[in-house]
Amino acid sequence: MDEASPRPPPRRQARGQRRIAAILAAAAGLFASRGVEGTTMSAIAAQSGTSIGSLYQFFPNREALVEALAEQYLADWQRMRADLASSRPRGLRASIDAGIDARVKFHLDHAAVSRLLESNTSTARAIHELETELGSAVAFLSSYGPGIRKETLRRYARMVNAMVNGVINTIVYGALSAAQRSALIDELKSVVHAYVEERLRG
Amino acid sequence: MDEASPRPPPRRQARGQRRIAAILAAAAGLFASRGVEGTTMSAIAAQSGTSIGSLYQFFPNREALVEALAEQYLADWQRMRADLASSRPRGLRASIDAGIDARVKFHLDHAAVSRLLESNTSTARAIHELETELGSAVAFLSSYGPGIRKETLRRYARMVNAMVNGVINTIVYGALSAAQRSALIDELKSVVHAYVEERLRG
DNA sequence: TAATAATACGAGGACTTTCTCGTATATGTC
DNA sequence: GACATATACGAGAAAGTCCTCGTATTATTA
Repeated sequence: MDEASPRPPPRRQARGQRRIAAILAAAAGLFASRGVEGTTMSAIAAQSGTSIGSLYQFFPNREALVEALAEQYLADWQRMRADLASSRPRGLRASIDAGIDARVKFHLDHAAVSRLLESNTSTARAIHELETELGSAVAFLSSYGPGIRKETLRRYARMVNAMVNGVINTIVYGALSAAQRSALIDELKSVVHAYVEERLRG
Repeated sequence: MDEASPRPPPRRQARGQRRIAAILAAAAGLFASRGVEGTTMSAIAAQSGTSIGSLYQFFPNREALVEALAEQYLADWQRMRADLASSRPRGLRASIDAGIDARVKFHLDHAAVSRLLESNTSTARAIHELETELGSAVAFLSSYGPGIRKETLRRYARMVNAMVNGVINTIVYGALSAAQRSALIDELKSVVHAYVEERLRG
């Protein structure tokens, strides 16, 4: 019958933890450069210095890898947001700058994120929702412009999001020097400052 | 020996032209939704109502399909640029608006473009270069701000490019209503106006 | 140390995908 | 009509990919 025998997950040894980390790192690199669909399980095994058998010992299929990476990124994202909320800088401009810096860093650290979003697992979708989630941005803007309609604030938030994503994209995938990168980020901050201040004032 | 017998390409009949168009349309749709690597040749054959044999008669492999689509998009892009240059609207703002409208339309018409850019064929790379090509934008800005250093203008152009791409991305892939779309485009135009005018004046 | 569990390995089965090739039909030319 | 060429088709060979499974090794526990 084999009924109700959901074997408990194995108690991982340190060895296993390291293997898992190596596999995930290799997968992230390959996903980032070749895309999820373009990456074979044996390529991941080779890149991580693992045998194909061991790979499947930890991840039953490629989707499980995507899922695990997405969960990891999701956790990092939420940690980033929590840090941001706790160390709340003073003032509109400083808050904007901190938010932009955090998001740039996140995408530089996790170059595979955009590739995961092409995939359709539930956690990958969750990341996508978080990336375009406007609620907290609206709340933030609302605190600076209490009289403005929520729908209008959503439009502003969407606009800021789009601009930030665009710049992040050219930073992560464009071939820019370090100086060009930071110049572009400064430019972005300046634009967002001007945009938000003007809209909140109007 | 078989030396120097590069069989001339067949003289296409109307039938063949239609098949090719149907195949390219099917491939574009599948590439856009599932990515290049995630699309099989038999799926393209089925979607276009062609047999697998006929598909391979026109395109020796998937990369040839990517190449053909990329060339088509490249031609469309250049036609768009030419139209823009000929019907040059008067004034800074009108020029900016026309450029933004053209690029939005281009990406809405060719949703598969971004998927092709993940691929690495030579023509796909050419599209990518065109998309980030800053020369003409710099020339344009230069005509309005003659005294500014080329390197500075390049930074401005890169920034505008990034913002436009970001908004286009949320328009093409975000789930927005028509009203939200046009509102976002208006917002983008307004931001670019302010940005360019401020920088050219400063 | 013995027993149990976790990890490591890779050959190979099952399945998928790519692509070829022989054959048949349609179109155009003389 | 006769001939050449273009197009249509799909079975199946060749290659690739996913994933399983038996076996061997290493770590943990009693």
